[in-house]
Amino acid sequence: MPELPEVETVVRDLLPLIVGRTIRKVRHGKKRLRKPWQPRWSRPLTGATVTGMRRRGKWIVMELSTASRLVVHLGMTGQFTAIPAAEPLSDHTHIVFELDGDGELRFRDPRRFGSIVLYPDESAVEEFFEGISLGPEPFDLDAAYFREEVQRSNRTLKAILLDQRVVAGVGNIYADESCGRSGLHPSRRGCTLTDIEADRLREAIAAVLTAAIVRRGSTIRDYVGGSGLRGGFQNEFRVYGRTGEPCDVCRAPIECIRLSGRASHFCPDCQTIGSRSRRGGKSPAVSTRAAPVS
DNA sequence: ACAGGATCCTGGGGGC
DNA sequence: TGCCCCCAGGATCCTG
Repeated sequence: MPELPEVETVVRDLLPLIVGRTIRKVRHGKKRLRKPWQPRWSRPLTGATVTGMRRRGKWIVMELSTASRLVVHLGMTGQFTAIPAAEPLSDHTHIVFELDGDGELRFRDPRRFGSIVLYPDESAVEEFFEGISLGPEPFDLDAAYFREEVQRSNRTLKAILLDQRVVAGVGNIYADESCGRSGLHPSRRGCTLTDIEADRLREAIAAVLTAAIVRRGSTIRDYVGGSGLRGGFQNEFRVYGRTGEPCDVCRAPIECIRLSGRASHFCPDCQTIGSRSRRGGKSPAVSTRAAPVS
């Protein structure tokens, strides 16, 4: 569920709530996460102070005074929140970090696709990211790198954008929105893109993710930030989840097809399948948002 | 090597 | 109201 903007929001929310706090105790449930929590991790965490927290792609890295690191992935339905200890424990709460003073850091994940793993130090975390070939962050992406990655691939743009080795942090929502705002059809093959189109896509990715972070991400169903607040970017989707609704730019009904096993939304008129627009006109600019027609 | 599909889970929503 | 089927924001493994 959570993609880069949602994970970034969780980290920004949690930072002021947990940095400087000391873990008094770790509790964990019985259900197995995708990468199961090891009970032997609890003891070395006890007494450790949280010194920082950062995001890398869709991963959260929690930095501790003992040099160890907790690497967290929210999967599709994960929630990582700091709340008063008196708050009742929700179903599917897998791990609870009791903090000094009042408050607990809780990891909840109904669908159990998420994980929390302890690494001994920073270099072990870096090794892990290298091991999964995690790609660069989408902001300030090198233009030549992105063109090369896209144009050498026979895959669809949708598949390329979902590949965390190419760019870290984009998921289904923001892949569709990035294609939408760059006027590119998600079923286009990467190798058919011109340099200019690849550049447009790269800029759209950064613009969409930046706008979504400002709105605290998108809440479709479960997502909440680190303080429990929902996101607001779902109200600004141009294509995602808008099947049948009129495109903001041209009023054509948004269509939905399946690509890489995922629902993929697009405007059939604004998003080009070939090298030219089906309308024969210019594609909509990346960074502007057309005023809704009333 | 590459691309695409199946799979791990649970809960919610729509259709009947 | 209840049941069944389908769907879901992700990552990984398997197959062709």
